[in-house]
Amino acid sequence: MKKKLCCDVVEVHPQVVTKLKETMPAHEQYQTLSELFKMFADPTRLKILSLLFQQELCVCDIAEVLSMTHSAVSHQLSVLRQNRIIKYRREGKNIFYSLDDEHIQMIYNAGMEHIIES
Amino acid sequence: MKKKLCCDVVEVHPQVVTKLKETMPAHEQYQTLSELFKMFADPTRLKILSLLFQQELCVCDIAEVLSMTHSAVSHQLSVLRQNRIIKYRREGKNIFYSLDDEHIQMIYNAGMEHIIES
DNA sequence: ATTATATATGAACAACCGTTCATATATAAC
DNA sequence: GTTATATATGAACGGTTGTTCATATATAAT
Repeated sequence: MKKKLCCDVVEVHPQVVTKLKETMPAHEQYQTLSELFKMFADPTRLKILSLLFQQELCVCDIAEVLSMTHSAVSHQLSVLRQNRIIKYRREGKNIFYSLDDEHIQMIYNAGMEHIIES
Repeated sequence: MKKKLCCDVVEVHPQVVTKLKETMPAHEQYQTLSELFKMFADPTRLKILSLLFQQELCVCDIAEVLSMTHSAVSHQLSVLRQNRIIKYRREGKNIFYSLDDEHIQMIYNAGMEHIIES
């Protein structure tokens, strides 16, 4: 039986490695995807999102519900806005935030299912 | 028409704020969920996961496909393992990694759909 | 037992991230 | 105009994260 060197010349799965290398999407795609998931990788942002799943809210309401400063909430909303997770509309002095599209809740739910079932 | 103070006594949506406060899950749940999403919030880990979607692989193969050091790959696999995202089995000198459960791919796909469609 | 290979792990360091504090802008009421 | 309210933003700070380098462990072959 032929000897298999793993990390030198002959890999454990040489033909597989070659195939995987060729079919792999570009780094930018993984970068973009990781930036999307980063939006969900913070408990404060998850809380904000879960509130917005129920209805549109202003900074003020969110800060009150989460017992956080307006500034902290506003910064997080700004991050979510820049990443196209949420949108906003102004009504007088208030700015109301809501989800930008329905994928967001799907991602959230997929994660939630995982932690509930394990 | 009654004046509405937002951040002082009467909120913009007073009854909503109260309801949201009461029905909100515990902080630990958001913490756990954010830690799950954190696993997906790095391009290297996403690459590793997308490789493992196709088949089980050893450190060596992954390092080769991604052109990374074995150490860097091993550290990421360690993180994924500790967070129950992947499992492993030993076969001689090699250790083969694979997905721990099928939810992982669902979360990944939900994210991927989002970035493709926008 | 010695050597080689595959993987793991600890320490260190730079880069990134989330909050806070202070300040600025925008709208509304007067 | 001025004042008050709602939100945004810039700077700074501490904490976390991902990689690298060096070293350790585990299995296999000789």
